[in-house]
Amino acid sequence: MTRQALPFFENLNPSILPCLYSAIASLSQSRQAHAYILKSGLLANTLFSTKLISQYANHRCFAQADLVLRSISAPSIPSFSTLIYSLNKSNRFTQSLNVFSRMLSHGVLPDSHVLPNVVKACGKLSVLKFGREIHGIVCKFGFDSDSVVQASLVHLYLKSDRIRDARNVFDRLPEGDVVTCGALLSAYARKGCVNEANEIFSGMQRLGVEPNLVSWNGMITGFNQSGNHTESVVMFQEMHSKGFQPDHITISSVLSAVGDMERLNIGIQVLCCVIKLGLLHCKFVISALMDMFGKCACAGELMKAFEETEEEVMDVGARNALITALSRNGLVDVALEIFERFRVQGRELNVVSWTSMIAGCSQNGKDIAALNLFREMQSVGVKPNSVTIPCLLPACGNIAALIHGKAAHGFALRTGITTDVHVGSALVDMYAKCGRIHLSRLCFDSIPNKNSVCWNAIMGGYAMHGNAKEAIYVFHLMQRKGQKPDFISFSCVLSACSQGGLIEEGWHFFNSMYKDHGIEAKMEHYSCMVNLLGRAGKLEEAYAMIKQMPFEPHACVWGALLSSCRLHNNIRLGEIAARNLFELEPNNPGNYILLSNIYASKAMWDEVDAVRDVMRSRGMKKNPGCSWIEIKNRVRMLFAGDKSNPQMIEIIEKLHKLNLELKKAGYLPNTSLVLQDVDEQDKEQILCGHSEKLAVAFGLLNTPPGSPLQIIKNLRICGDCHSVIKFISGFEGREIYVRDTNRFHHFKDGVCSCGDYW
DNA sequence: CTAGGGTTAG
Repeated sequence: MTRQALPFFENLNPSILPCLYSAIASLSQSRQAHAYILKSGLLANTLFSTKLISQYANHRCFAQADLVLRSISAPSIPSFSTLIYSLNKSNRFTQSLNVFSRMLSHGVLPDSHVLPNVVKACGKLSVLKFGREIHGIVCKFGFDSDSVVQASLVHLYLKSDRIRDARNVFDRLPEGDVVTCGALLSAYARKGCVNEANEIFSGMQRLGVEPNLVSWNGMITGFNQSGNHTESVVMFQEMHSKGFQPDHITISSVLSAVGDMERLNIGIQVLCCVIKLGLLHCKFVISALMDMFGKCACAGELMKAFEETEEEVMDVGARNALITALSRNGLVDVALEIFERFRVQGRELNVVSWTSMIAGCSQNGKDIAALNLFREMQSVGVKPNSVTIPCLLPACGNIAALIHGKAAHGFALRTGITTDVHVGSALVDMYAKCGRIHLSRLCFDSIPNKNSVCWNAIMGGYAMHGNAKEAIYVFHLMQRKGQKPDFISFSCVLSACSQGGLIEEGWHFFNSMYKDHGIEAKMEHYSCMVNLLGRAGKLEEAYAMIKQMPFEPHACVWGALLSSCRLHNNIRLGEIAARNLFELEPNNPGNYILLSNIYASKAMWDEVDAVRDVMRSRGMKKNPGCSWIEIKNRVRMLFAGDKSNPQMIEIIEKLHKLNLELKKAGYLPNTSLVLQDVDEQDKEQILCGHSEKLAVAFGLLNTPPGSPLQIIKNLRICGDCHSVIKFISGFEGREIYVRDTNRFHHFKDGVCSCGDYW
């Protein structure tokens, strides 16, 4: 210190220094003291400069604090350290790291106080690279045995999802602490590393570190999140038996796990625990309870829980859990009613609430309601997200609402979420169900990191469109790209084979499923095979397959046999299949209709009457044939023999005109497909009334010439309609897409994409 | 002066 640099210093009475120091106690005093300290040269004194910095920083005057730091000619570690600590506390992590860099460039060595702070800043800023550099400094300057510094590195690596690096540091920790152990074990649990999590958990007990509530919760919540539900529940039971009291966080996680395991009895035990602990009025516990009841199919208990809960106690989460739980149990109408009530009451509903309601609708046949909700949510200012879109798209696909599907696609493009696998797969599926398989393929190709769901979606699409070759090609392609097929992939490829009548290939895939991939055939695979064999006319082979199934066949398997028997009019096997179906689903009218149609095809009218009598006596009616067509953004519904449509007269006229053209072209109505005991003239009338024909005529009348028509039907398309629509596609120059229960028919220039095999 | 846990939508 030179005389010139410190003009007042020598005149200062040393006895006032302590007074001056303690005077730096508030912001205004700090400002006065600052001026004085500056003049008197006291800044060079670490004690004074550090106190000033800390005062300024605590009052968030960071520029001032930094000014002080910069005006010291040889700043030391406490000054830097203080500023870095304060910056961290105010979440100014970038500045914090900048000050640290400056400190290093001044040649000031870090100490054990500043290091954890800068490591934390790296974690917050997700700058792992810089964090690793600091790790290097830590090693270089010998902080290997500093538990606090090392622990901060463990947290940095955990936060950066580098669990291996975290573990490496952890294993060299001189002493463990409950927080660091807890962070590591919950990271393992969340990742589903059950053994590692257990290892850390029991390891801490050996080290004399007692697991606390957070440690237990880390295990229970982590296991729940990674889908290790059993482990989560076991951990809870262990906690309980050790007399450790759970809290609301424990309860909400364990209930979620119990629900996924569908173990109601355990759920009731947890409920007892909840009551004993007095947690029944916690909003998290309430929503977890509703979720559990919903997953365990306890609609009664669910409603009871809802009715007994003050609506004020429920938060958005609880409301959302209720909506989902109701929809899950088929009570979508109740869910809609309660949702509406929440809206009227002005209760908070967020994007999860709207998305849950949309999902509930599209999963329970309320497709139009789902489309309306999507519109409404936006009009009340709730922004759909990357979960909303895949919940909505199935509704568009179900009713082939292509325009709405395209609008949702547009929304996804604008918000940049089309690369999300869920969104991508849902788009692939929607376009396939709306008949636009090439658009499916475009969406599929633009998903960057495809998972098995994406691959299955495009294969299923090709199967639905009867393009077996492409489905098989994709099946091989996915494996070349390193994606293992799962059991759904096999369902898709087998159903493609069955659409294409590829018996040999079907057998090949069916056999290789277990042999090459270790996947056991499930019900749906047997059903595909029975369908494949049966439709190709190998009915005995199909029946043999059913007889040697390793488990009891469900209705879908017998149903596949029965429809094949109808196709080939096989009475003996048809009766066997029907007998089994009548036991498995006595109230499904479709089975009775199929059997009676088989009898009718052989003119066995007494048997037909007998079957119809059974139906009548059980109060069953034939499912009415019904078709949907989207015209001018509106989905219209037409029933067979529909009289309510205001344009019906025009529709019938149109069909008559087309009939005349058909007859000119040499077409004969295929009246063998009318399976009622009526005369030929009436049969022709009945064929005319099929809903798909009405929909085609309706579409021709209401759309400009040359534009494509898009129809879906709730039953399988009949042979007569198939030939008529083929003719219309050529005669009227229209592309006509018809989706029936099984697949797509794309009519163009007088031919159908199914090649008349369906 | 560091540091860990939650339910509800695909």
